[in-house]
Amino acid sequence: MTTEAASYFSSELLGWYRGNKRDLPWRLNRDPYRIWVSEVMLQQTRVDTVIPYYERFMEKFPTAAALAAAPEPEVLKCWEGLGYYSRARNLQTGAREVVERHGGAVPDDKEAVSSLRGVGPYTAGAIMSIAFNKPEPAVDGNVMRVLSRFFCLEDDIAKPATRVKIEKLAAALIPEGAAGDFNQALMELGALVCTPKSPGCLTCPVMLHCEGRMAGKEHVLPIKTKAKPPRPETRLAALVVGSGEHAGKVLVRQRPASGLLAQMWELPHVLAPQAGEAAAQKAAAGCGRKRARGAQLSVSGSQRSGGDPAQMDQLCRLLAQEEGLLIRPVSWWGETEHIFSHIIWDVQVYQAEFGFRLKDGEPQTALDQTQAAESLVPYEIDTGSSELPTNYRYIGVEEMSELAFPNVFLRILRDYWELTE
DNA sequence: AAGGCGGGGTC
DNA sequence: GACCCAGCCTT
Repeated sequence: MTTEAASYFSSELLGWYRGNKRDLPWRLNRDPYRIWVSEVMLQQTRVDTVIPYYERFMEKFPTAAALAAAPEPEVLKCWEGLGYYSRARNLQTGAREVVERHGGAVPDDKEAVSSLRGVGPYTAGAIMSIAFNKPEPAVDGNVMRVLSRFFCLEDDIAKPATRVKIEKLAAALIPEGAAGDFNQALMELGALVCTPKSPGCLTCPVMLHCEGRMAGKEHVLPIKTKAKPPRPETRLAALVVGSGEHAGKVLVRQRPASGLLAQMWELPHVLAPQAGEAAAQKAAAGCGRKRARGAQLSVSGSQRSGGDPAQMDQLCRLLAQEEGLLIRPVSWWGETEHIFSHIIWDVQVYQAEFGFRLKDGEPQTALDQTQAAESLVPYEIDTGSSELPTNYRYIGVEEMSELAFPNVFLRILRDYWELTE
C-alpha cells in the first residue's frame, strides 16, 4: 500500500463520514462509559435493534457506578430480548472493576481498558479511539468487509489471524488526530454503503480506487467460510397453571448460572430423547389429536397438528428424573420454533397439572411405542412431595416485568396470558 | 484453533 | 425458505 493510497482512502472516507453520519444516541457526547455500553450492545446486534435498549439502559444505569451497584437481575431484565446475555453480566463485572480499580472512571489506557471483563480487541479499540481519540484500530465485521474489498484481500475473515492482519492495516490508515471519526467512518461505510449483499458502489466515496471493485470482485469479497448449520432439538415444555393459593399463576424456573441463557427464567422443559426417534414415534402414534386451546404460535413443519402421547410420557418422566418435578401433562397447547446460532428448538408446549406422579413409581426406560399410542400413562396424586425445587416458582402476569425471559418463552407466556384474560 | 453463545434482518 | 449479519469467552 502506498502512502498516497492510504491518504486518499482516509481523507475521502473522513469527508464522507462528516457529511453522512447518522444521529445516534451514543454520539451525543464522548462519555467513555456511554461509548462502552453502546459498543457492547452493538456486538452482534444491529443499530436499529440496539437503540431502544440503549436508551432504557442509560436511563437506568447512567454511570459505571450505577451499573456496578445494581442488582444483577435488573441488569439482565434490561437486556431481555437482546441476546447473548453474558454480555450483560460481563459489562456489569467490568463496571465493578472500573469502580474498584479506577475510582469509577473508565481508564484511558489501552491495557487497562483491555483487561476489563467483556472488552476484547475490538471494543478496546473502539473505546480508545471514539472516547479518547487515541490512534487504535477498531476492527469489527464491517471494517473487515470494507478493507477486504478496498484492498482486494482474499484472506478468510472467519480466521482469527485475518483480524490481526487487518488490524495492522487499519492502524496504518488512521489519519493524524482523527482516530475516532475515522474508525466510525469505516464502520458507517460498511453499514450504509459497503453492505454484505449488494454494495452501493455508485455512492461510495472511495469507489474509484477500490481494488476489489476494479477486479470485479465486490460481490465475492470478503471471503468467509460458512458456519456449520444449527442442530435441531425438540423441547417438551410444561405449562403448569397453579391451583389454590397459586390459582391463575404459572410455574416457571430459573436456568443455571452458566451456559445457554444463563440465569434466565423459562417454562420447565426437557430435551426430547431423539429427534428422529420422536418423529418415528409420532408417526406410529398417528397423532391426529385436536388442539385443545391456545394458538399455534408458529409453524415449523408442514401440516403437523401437534400433541403426542409419547411426548407427554417423556415430559413427565424426564422432569421427574432430572428435576424432581412431579407433573402430569394433560393436553397439547401449542408449538413454537426458536433459532439460536447453533441450535434450533422445536418447542412443544403441553398443559400440565402439578402434584402427580406415575403410578408405577420410578422412571423407566422409554415407554413402548404402541402402549404410548393406545393408552394414557397412569398417574396418581402424589401426596408426599408437593414441594417445588428451589429454582422454581409460580408467577402472575405482573411478575413478568421483574424476571428476564428469553424471547421464545416470552412469546409463549404473552400468548397464554392474552388468551386467559 | 474451534466451538458456545441470541436474536435479528434481507431477498 | 434460504440466505445473511459477529465479538468475546472457554476449551
